[in-house]
Amino acid sequence: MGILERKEKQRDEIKKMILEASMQLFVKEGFENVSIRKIADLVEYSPTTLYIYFKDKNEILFHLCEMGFERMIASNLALVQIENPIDRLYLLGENYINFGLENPEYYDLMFIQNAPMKTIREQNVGHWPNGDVALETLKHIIQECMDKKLIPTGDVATISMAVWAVAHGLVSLAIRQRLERLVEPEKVVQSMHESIRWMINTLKKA
Amino acid sequence: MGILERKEKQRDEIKKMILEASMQLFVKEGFENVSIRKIADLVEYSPTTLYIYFKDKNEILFHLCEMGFERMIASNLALVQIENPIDRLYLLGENYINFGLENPEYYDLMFIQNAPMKTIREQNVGHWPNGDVALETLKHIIQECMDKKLIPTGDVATISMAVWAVAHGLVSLAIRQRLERLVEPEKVVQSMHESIRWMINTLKKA
DNA sequence: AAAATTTATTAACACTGTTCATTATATTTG
DNA sequence: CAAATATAATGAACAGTGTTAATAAATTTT
Repeated sequence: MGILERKEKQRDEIKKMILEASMQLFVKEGFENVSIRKIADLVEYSPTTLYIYFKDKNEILFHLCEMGFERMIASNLALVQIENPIDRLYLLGENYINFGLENPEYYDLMFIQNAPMKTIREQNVGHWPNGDVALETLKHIIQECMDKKLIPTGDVATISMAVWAVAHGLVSLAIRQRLERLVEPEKVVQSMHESIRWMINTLKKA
Repeated sequence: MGILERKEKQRDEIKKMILEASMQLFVKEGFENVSIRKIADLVEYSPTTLYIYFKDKNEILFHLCEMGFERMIASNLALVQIENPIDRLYLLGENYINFGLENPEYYDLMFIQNAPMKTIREQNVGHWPNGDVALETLKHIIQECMDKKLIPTGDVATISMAVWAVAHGLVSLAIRQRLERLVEPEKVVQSMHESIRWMINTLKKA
């Protein structure tokens, strides 16, 4: 059935084209300014054609979200070298913050917008391939920190939650311009890094 | 100039009517399903009339945001009684989480949506009355905790940022259904509380 | 070659925020 | 009081949104 495979490949390539055009618009014009019609214009298809390849806009956003996770996971790959888990945790936090500040549109989809989660619930029957991978990385490091008595012991999920919350809290408040209320705008990024450093140090001491 | 005052009062009452109708819709139908036309229907005015009382939709959202802060500030009022600042910090965190989970639509406006911030930048020349009050409360408690050597010392703004980040991280990940990836949905709320308890305990020990 | 299937498009629906020109209603002035 | 003015309210319209149904074009299967 080589012919079916080829068709499948063609379909996937058009899908990829659509997704890449979407991301291009996304980065250039921001989340709120991406419409099906604009994407269609860019790939030179009619708007309705996109509905042959994706169920709805949410599904497109879900795939962009997954692409974002791929990027994030790739940027975390260098961390396996660091043997001390608490140093690895610290660098994971730094990576997280840098990723969020450098790719606010991706970050928005991955952790703030509702749309991708809708698709997960509707179609993928609760499966979130890349997102879950990223979370496993965090849990694994936390577990290692606890095993080596480097941070206060407790339930892995609970502590992972707390640590994730710090990083996500910082990034999401930053990209939504809320941190400018606490420190001058030009000092926000610096203060964010100081915040997680302080946090990690507090963890170490406790 | 009693007549002008009366007119001003009437204007304010209509504004209030519009805002209350908006909030009603907001809570019932969720953020994405509130439109100028639906608000207008509810107050029995034409959609264009709302533009006589508010510059645009963002301004309406900004005022709802402020109303949200009023509520939150009110719920924090009971805290002044607690004399131990770290207990006060803990209860502030608990209050924050409960507020977010009980009023997700308010929370969205106050800490997640861009719209209210746009109005602040455009009209109020950077003034965010109630939002800033809430942040001052946090900074004050943190300062007191440091003064009494109950938590590791550092820059107030930086530590406030970290603490705020934990609480906001938990709430925003929760209302965006991201925490269900870490623990079973029915255990999310419980785990959130455990997370901040663990956090506060870690702060105490450090 | 004919039938069936896939791919793509046009037109349309029911919405959205917002503006403009027009009308109705008070209020102020001559 | 009547005329002029300011305020309040509206209907129609613009330019946009996601999405669907009906239709045409291309391709594959019989």
